[in-house]
This record gives sequence, structure tokens and C-alpha cells, in this order.
Amino acid sequence: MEKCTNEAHHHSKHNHQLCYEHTMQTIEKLCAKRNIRLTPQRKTVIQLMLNADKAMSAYDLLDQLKEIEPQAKPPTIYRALDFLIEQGFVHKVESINCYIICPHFDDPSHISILFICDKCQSIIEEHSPIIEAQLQSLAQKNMFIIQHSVLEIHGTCQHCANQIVGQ
Amino acid sequence: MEKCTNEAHHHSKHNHQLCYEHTMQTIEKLCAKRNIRLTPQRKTVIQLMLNADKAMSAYDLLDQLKEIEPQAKPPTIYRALDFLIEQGFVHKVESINCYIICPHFDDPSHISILFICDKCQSIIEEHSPIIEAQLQSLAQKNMFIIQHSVLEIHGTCQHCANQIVGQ
DNA sequence: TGCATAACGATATATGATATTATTAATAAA
DNA sequence: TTTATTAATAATATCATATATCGTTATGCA
Ligand SMILES: [Zn+2]
Ligand SMILES: [Zn+2]
Ligand SMILES: [Zn+2]
Ligand SMILES: [Zn+2]
Repeated sequence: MEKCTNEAHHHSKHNHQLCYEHTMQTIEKLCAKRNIRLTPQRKTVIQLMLNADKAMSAYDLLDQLKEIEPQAKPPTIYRALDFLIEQGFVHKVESINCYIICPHFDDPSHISILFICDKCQSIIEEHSPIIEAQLQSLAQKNMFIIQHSVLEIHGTCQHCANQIVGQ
Repeated sequence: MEKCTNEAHHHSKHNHQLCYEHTMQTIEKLCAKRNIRLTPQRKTVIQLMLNADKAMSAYDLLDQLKEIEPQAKPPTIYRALDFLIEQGFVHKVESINCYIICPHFDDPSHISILFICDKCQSIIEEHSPIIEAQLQSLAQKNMFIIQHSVLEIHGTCQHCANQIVGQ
């Protein structure tokens, strides 16, 4: 099946339901393997994010979560997000205070480069060994020890650029 | 005179006062040239940031501004920051919601790469044509039009790394 | 069963940022 | 000089994002 990313969800017609269930199953297996608990609440948050097809703010997610669990409060969603980020299933998009499912959580060995469409909030995740090497080189020059990289590129996605031209 | 960056301020013994005045004068000249007003309030905010030697949050700056202008409120500091960012004198550090003076505001033709020390909040600014080209290449592959890039690398600076080893 | 730990619920509070409207200061035009 | 126009500042309210705290409940294990 076609690799399912936010981008694919958003702009193609592949079988979303199949892909969605496949992702959930992969996450469930990984949690079992790591001996950590994927509680119904955490699972619900993943489901909300998978269905969104775009970056979601904590309060966007909270509003949706409340429809299922009316007692949910800000700490509820932040605790779930903390867990999911810690486990590598979710990225925080720092420059817009939003959150996405990482489409490559089964291979966390790379630095993620996010291309963020400011029109539709869809996000393409890319990777580049060249950039990683170059960053390491710059770090060494300054005797800096890298712990975590935030690479977020803002602009307009193909879909939205076409819409503007087409009008 | 030695080029004055946050890093230089923080970890060397160069003449801060000289450098500080040199930076202020350069900004004043640029504003005159652009025919925009560097009001006392805006100048004060620049001074606070230059004296800080590290990334400052809006409310850190507001607290200090209040000591000089007691009537200052949140919009006061955000208006000043908006102006300074627009003019390229200041960067927002998205991943920590803080602000720094850009040490290269006289040459805004580059994408800035920020190396942020999570121990002391000092920031080194670097640039890399290789990374810029590689990002463009990734963007083209996805038919993405880049408008603004956020490249923020977190870790430990030389100074803080030595402190840890030295203990 | 009893204990330790992790998760959850609930409230409060902190932090970050914008909207709105009013007021004042600076500049330009008449 | 008066008036018009614009830019800057002030004050308040409101929205948005995130954390602290503490008590309760669920889960896994000795
Ligand atoms: Zn990822
Ligand atoms: Zn788009
Ligand atoms: Zn800069
Ligand atoms: Zn440091």
C-alpha cells in the first residue's frame, strides 16, 4: 500500500481507512514490545490526529477529545501528547505550537525536516543526511554538542499553490 | 574590534561597552537610511536585549522595561518586538518563545541557523549555503514554495560543557 | 492482599500573544 | 497657524498555550 503521510492523506485518494488501521496496529505492536501502556485515552488522541490530516493545536485536540471524554481538561491532552512525543509517535511543530503524527515513528534514527503549508497546515516530513552532516560540522566548529534539532520550513504546498493559480 | 555576537559577549572579555555602542550606532544609521523611527522605547528594548547576552522572553523584557517605563504592558513589548523583527534587527527563537538581537542584521540575505544552549540560553548564529541549497532541493522535489525557515539546534555550548566536565 | 507505580481527574495558575479602543505625538498640508 | 493625517503609545480585555498541584483510581507485581 502507498506510504501514508499527512500529505498522502490530504491530497490523494488512497484507502485512508486501511492505512489508518495499519498505523494504529503498528503503534499498538510497538507499545506492547516496549511494555508501555497505550490507554484508550492515548489511543483516542492518536485517532484524532490521524483523522485530522493536518497539524493540530493542543486545544483543537482537546475540543475533539471532549466530545468523547467530556471530563477532559488541558492537562489531559498535554499528558497524552507528552507520552506520545516521548515515545516518538508525535512531533511538536514548535513554530506553530501544533502537533502531528510522525509518519516515520518506526525509524526514529533521523532528524525530521518539516515543510509546513501556512495555507492549509498540511505538513510534509523529509530527511537529509547532507543537512545532518552539515549541522554536525557547524556544531563542531563551535564546540557545540547537539541534542535536538528543530527544522521547520514554512511556505505553500503544491496543492495550495495550484489553487491560487487556478483562481 | 572583535565581532560581537551573543556568544562573544557571554564568554570572552572584549570591550562590551564599545561593542554595545557600535551596534546601537549601526542600528540608528540603518533606521535613518530606511526612514523609519527608532523611538526611545524601541531603543530601550534593544538596549535590554544587548545587555542580556542571552535569549529573552517577551515577559522577561517587559519586566525590565517596566523598571524604566512603569506604564509598559504586554502590548508595549510585543509592538516593539514586532517592529524590530520586521526590520531584521531581532529574531524570534520559535522553539523557546524567546527573542535575540540578530548579530548580522546588516546582511539579511541568509537563512539563520541558531545553536541554542539549553543550559545558559546563549545562542550562536550560523549560516550555510549548502543547507540552504539542500532545503531548496527538497522543496522542489515536493513542489513546495519556501517562504521562511526556522532552523534551531538545541544542545550544550562549549562553555557549559566545560563546566560540567570541570566539576 | 498489600504495595508501588502509572495514569487520570479536577482546579488553579502561569505564560505567551492579540484585539480593541482611546489617547497622544509627530508630520504634512492648507 | 490651523487642520488633517498618520504613527506611536496607553489601557484593558480577551484569547491561546502550557504547567503545577494534589487527590483519586487503575494496573502490575511481590
Ligand atoms: Zn518524524
Ligand atoms: Zn497547503
Ligand atoms: Zn540573524
Ligand atoms: Zn551554555
